[in-house]
Amino acid sequence: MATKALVAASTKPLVLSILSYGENYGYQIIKEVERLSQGQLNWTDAMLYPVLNRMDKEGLIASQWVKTENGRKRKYYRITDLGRSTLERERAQWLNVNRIFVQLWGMGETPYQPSLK
Amino acid sequence: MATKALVAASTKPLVLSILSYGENYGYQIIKEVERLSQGQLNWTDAMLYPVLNRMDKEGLIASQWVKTENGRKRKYYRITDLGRSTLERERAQWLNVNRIFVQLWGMGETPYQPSLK
DNA sequence: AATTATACCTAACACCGTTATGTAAAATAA
DNA sequence: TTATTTTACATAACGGTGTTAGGTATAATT
Repeated sequence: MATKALVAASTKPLVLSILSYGENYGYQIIKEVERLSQGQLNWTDAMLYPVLNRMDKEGLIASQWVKTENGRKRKYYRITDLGRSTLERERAQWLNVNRIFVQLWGMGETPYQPSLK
Repeated sequence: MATKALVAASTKPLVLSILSYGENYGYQIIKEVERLSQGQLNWTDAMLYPVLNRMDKEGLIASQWVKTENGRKRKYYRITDLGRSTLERERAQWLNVNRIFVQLWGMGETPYQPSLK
């Protein structure tokens, strides 16, 4: 399991990234993240639904109720233009922080050189 | 500037990673992060000092007051064994989440395939 | 003499994941 | 038939943490 802070940092960009491939609904997104993370990320519905509602209010995604054949109703979400541009920004920020870690963990081209004190 | 959540997720592992190269003190750590991030991460002292005190209480780092030649006093921190093992865990978690993003963003070997609904 | 840089600290506020709980229907198991 | 699990959404109290604002003190620079 990931730390609370790491979950908080990755949730929004993960949702936006998944929705960038097509519309989806909460319950399925939870399963999708579980599959993508190979069981490492086990989101609870009590975490995700408020996130989706917030992102809806912020205009990053848009929702629509759909009734399926078997009688169940689902709330489908799709990414908006604002959501796409936000994803781009957050993606750049993630990659920047990741670059620092790669450097600090000796996984990159240029090794970390501590500054002289 | 990174989002609040991304800052929260990266602060602890960043501090532990930097201290894994040798002891250091708060003010210098802030400058070091600024240098490493090429000006992207501008930590405030009001953010870092409580973090360092918490990590000290948790036993991830240990502190020691040092008086410099010029008369100023600094609180030097060093990483503990618990801090090193914690860093290893958080590093693995970060890399796992990063792997998902790399996949979703089409930067890796195996492209993302949305599950059929 | 005044300002900036160094170096540490605390407090109120807002945001958000966690835990717990609720509602409801379909699918499966006993 | 009945009970349990899965599907599918939602809200409320709680705790942890970055942000903003303010405080103390000394050395270096203007």
